[in-house]
Amino acid sequence: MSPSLERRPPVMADVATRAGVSHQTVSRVLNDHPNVRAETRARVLEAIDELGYRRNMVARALVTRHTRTLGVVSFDTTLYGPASTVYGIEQAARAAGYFVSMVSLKTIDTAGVRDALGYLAEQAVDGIVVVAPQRSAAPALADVPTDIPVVAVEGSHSGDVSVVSVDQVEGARLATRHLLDLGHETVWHVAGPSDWLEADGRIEGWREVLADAGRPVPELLSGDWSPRSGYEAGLRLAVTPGVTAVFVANDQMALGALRAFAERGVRVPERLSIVGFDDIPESEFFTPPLTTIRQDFGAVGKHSIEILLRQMEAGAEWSHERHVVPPRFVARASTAPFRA
Amino acid sequence: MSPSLERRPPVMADVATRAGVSHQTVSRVLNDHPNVRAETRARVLEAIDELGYRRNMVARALVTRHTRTLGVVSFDTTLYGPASTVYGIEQAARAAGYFVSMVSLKTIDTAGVRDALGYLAEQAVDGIVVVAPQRSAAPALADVPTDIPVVAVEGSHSGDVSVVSVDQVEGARLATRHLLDLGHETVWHVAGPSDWLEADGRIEGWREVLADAGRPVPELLSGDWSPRSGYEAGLRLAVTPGVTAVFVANDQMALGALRAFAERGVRVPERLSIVGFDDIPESEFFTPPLTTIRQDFGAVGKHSIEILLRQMEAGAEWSHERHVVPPRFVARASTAPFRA
DNA sequence: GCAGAAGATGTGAGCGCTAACAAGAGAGTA
DNA sequence: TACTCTCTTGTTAGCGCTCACATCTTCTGC
Repeated sequence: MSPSLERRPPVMADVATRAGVSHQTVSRVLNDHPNVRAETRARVLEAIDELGYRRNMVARALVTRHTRTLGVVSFDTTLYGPASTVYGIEQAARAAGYFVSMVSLKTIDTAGVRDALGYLAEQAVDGIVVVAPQRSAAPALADVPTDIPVVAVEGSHSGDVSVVSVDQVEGARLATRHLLDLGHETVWHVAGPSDWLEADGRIEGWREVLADAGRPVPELLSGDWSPRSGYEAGLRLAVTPGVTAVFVANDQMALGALRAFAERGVRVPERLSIVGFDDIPESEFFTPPLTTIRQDFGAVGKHSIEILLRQMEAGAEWSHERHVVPPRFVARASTAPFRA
Repeated sequence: MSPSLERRPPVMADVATRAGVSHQTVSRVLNDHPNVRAETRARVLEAIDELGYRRNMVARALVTRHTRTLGVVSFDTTLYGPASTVYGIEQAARAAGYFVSMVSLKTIDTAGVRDALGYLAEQAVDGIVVVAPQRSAAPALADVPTDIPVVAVEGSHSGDVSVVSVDQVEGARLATRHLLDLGHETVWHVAGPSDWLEADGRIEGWREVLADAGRPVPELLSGDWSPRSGYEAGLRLAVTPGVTAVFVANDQMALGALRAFAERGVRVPERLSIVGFDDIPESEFFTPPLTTIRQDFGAVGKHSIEILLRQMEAGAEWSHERHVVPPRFVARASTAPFRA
């Protein structure tokens, strides 16, 4: 096993030797340092090419103290919302020259988020985005290592961490108002799981609009975001007297509800109007196409990276920022004027 | 700016001093080396705790030459299939003690995949999983740096790289046979985009079963996986005479087709039977609930990591493996016996 | 009681890179 | 011509950790 036979990947010194310069000059070429003669630069680049040299980012990170890697903690990236958000984050991060290290949690609880953050801190990421829409995630954000900038997506507005989110309350207002405007006496609501901040916001907007209009607030139903739970809620609503308008907290549950109504012979939108939330790609093709509230997940991801990069740049003097992405009402065929 | 005021995070030497041992002993404790006296270990752990010390993985990686990070290259992680696969990969990788660095491509082409691989190679990942279901990704896999183990998911079986995939051909056979068994004379097919290997496999299985049964092979339609493209195909099929059974290459397009049929008054399954592919969570709640072929994306992710880890362990002497995950037929309400 | 092995700890070198400084070469000015 | 200034390149010292080896201690068996 003589060293010459081992054929280890070439290092900077090898390139330097080949190009007849010092390793420092190679480093300068690689880092686009201005003070390198054009001819020297060319010679170095040629040597790099010939040797198939690739810079060892680990060694670089050791001295610069920057890994150019961002951490992302997320919950169930199988769901459309988190998946789209993470996708937006990844695109924005890469555009800015950063790698993305992912941690997907099965369930979000304080311990899980804390572990994930510890994980990423150990890996020496330069910044972290936490997509933690559940209330129980918040405590973990409080005791994050102070030397790493953090941005929360759809997270709690309390605490001293930057937050990017869609205006859930406003989205719910849009949905509820739309139904009232169509002449419905009141609007029923199928909410998301109680631990979710988004579910809370949507309940709040719904209640607010009903209260402002002086309408009765019907009993709250809730599900777990899954089509099945929406189906079950739909079965109950189908046999509840006086239900003519329903605002369902996400499109998947709305799909389940539509199925329940179809099975029970409740015609949508003739006898009952329904509004969803999210605008997943499928919604437009439901039976009937679903009126819903669109969340721009891509924008959320993009803004979270923007804020994170700003914080990283600011160093110790960064201040917390908040960015709210407006939701958008999307009219389709699942809602219609109330007819007695 | 005296050094004492800078308050840099503690390093191993700080812990060593505090515990009254050498840095090497601290290292031993951290790496669970057996030959450390229990009392010494306790003292070191205490010092670590008091100082809030966290090991610098970058420095460790520099000398061990292992980052304990795996790279994942994927295409549009907004789609259910890739998202689930990546999720499975991430879970399996973390369970094995590895970080996951993600690169999501907007479009998969040779250059894009090559760039992504170069990216990850530079970041010194220990292994790479490429979720590259398009034919054009294959060339990039050929010239991957030989020192990094690679596993392809749903990728081309050519070349010298390990592959994990769902048996698309068999899935298509199941779908087509099911429809023939119901008494339909033949089965129409709405395929995926032509560059996709999965689309090919499904066409192949469909053709094979029709040929074996001596049935006519209808003109092939195709879409781009989106509900809209399925809708358009559905509109065409609705006015094509003699169409009683359709196998659609994924559930989203099937949803679009269902919508088209509903609009055109083509009753499913009474007048026309339809089978999808994937079994996305929504399919069960379509109108009607969709008969489809389930792909176990989680298993695909898990197996790809297993194979990758095996290759990493084997070092230079690894051999290419192939793992095929069987698809599963899921009967629901969108198919019925043919009635003239 | 003593050789030898085994256990516990310390020492020095170096992973591949960048930062800081040093030094040589050429250009412009007095 | 000498002197400064800028441009270009080289030299040295770590970043924080692990590995290989050296050293010191403790135990075992006869």
